Amino acid sequence: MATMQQVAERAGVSIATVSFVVNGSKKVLPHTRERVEAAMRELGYSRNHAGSALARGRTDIIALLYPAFERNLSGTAMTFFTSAADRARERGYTLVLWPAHNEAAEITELTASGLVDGVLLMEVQLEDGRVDRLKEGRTPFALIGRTQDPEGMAWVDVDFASSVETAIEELVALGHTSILYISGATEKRFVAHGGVARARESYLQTMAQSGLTATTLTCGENSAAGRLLAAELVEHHPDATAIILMNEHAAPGLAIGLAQHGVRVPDDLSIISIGTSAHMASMAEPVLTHMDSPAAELGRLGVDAIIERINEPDRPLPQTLIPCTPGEGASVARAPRR
Amino acid sequence: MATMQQVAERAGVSIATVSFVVNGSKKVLPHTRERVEAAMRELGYSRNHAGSALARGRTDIIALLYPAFERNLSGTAMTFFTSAADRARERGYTLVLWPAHNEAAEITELTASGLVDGVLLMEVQLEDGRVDRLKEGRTPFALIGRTQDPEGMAWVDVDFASSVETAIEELVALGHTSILYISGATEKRFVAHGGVARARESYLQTMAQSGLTATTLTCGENSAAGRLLAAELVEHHPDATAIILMNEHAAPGLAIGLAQHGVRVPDDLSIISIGTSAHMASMAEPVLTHMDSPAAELGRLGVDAIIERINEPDRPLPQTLIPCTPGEGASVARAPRR
DNA sequence: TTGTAGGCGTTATCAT
DNA sequence: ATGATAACGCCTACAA
Repeated sequence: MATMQQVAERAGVSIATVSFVVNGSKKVLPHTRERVEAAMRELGYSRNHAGSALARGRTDIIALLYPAFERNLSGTAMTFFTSAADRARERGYTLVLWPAHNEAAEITELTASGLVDGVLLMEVQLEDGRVDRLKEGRTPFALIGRTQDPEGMAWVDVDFASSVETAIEELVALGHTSILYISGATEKRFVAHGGVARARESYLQTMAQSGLTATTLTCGENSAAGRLLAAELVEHHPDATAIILMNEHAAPGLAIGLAQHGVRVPDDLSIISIGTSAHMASMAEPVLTHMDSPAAELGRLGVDAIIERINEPDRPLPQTLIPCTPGEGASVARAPRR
Repeated sequence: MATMQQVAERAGVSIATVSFVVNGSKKVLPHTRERVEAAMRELGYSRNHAGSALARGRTDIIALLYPAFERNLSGTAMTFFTSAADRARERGYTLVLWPAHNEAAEITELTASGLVDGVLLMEVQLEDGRVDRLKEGRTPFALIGRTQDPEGMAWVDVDFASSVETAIEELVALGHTSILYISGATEKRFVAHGGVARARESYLQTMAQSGLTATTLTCGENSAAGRLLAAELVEHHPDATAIILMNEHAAPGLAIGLAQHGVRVPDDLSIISIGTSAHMASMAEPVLTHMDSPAAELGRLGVDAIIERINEPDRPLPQTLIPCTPGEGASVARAPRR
């Protein structure tokens, strides 16, 4: 509650001097600096954010826009938040999570009010209205994920494509030829979600290159849907020997359903879960072999990207692809003999 | 980027008039109001947050402080965030998620800088340094959860105690007499976590009142720990016929482990999971009978509480207990005959 | 090295 | 009904 003015008076210096010591913006004699610091301590001074922001024209705040409509974000969301927040702090920024309903107005309000210096957008869709809005404004932004055509923007994304490719190659090497692809499907979201779309593309392409027949299925993002899917698999896809799973929330239920139908994982059917955490993977029986989502790195690099946009808008755009890392599990085996 | 001054010039009025129409703070002739609104539209005016905050002495921002150290927040955290954010928006506030590492300095920095009008603190511990810090400052705050002695503070909490009591009564009515209590245990957190502690108290008390022997166990908050726990139960607690589970993340693993040891749920062993979501409950086989966490209501009421503190500090302190609601499941049955 | 003073964009009081 | 203008707290040329 104390102002610089009060600190200045108490220390017997001018308000400018106080500013200098608070911000280290100019040299001050050790003697007077001490006096100022003492006064600050005594008065419990703390710099007022609004005043400072107004004068400097920046707030040192970054907004991490997350989609409030999502029922369940990936299990790694928290890891991502935390690593992003830590990184921001390290670099002198404060990161705040900004829930947005995907409304244009919310983004305009956020950026035009000058409340934040930059925006980090997560859960980016192939066509994303939020990105369009962001492009219209002047606030620097960076994407976690990519739109269909992400040229001209800063982004950091998980390399789902290569993960899927790797997974398929692994399965093929184990003799699998009938490999299904299963992704989530909630309110059309997954049709447009960049990562899922690219994973699917990669699946189709890799299968084609391997001369294998591709089959893609969708399944709600919950265990109940996973259980139902198991029945569908048994009935309609009895020949499948492996699954590329892009739907971690359905995984436990799927495994349960399969077991109930007498399908043994991995003896009868192998499963590789893409972009999951070990935590989620272990909720299923058997523990899922998976490709771990690089959530922490994503958060760190995302923050670095937006800060670079803020401070050095003329540098080349940061555009980084991060691979998943292989995770332990017991859901993959050699293809069964037929 | 346009300022009020520019809008005023363009509309041929004074800056004060613009302020009146922007805030609706005074009557303005329809004629001039239109002129002003047109000018605003043409210039794409948007009120500058820092300027406004400085002049008004308030920011209309509420910080939701969440513990960044947590490995996994409850599965209902997102629901809670979202409902809180929605409620805040409804009432003209912006809610921002503020990750904090439980450091005093972070809280001081946040509150003393005047960046937010109020703070909502979640994951409150029985002894919580953050609360002490908050008490020292002048920023209004409210708790989601309660400290040991929460008198004199505003709080909204889940009534775990009554949930546990209800659960035990249900089990007793089904003939159970050997009922275990299992909670999480991560880095001492659960020793101090208000909800868990009160749930445990309630368990001990209710068991005593029923003349039953109480046994409490802890288990890491993940499926692997749950699997290990199953082995421990089989070995050391073969007589138990029911479990009160306060550890949703371990649940799927526990169920899996039990099945592998030949323990049938619910025929041999009943499980009631307290404070879970249906989503998490369905990840286990069988789907867990549970007491649903009132996450959405908690978010809404928490925001209402802090806003009341901000605007009417003289009103009696909001202190609200919200019960869990019974959730469907298949993990409870009559006690087995011995 | 330190002080003076104008300005950042809004709000709100007090005139007109 | 509208306009002038003094805050709000801080930053930063520019002066001294």
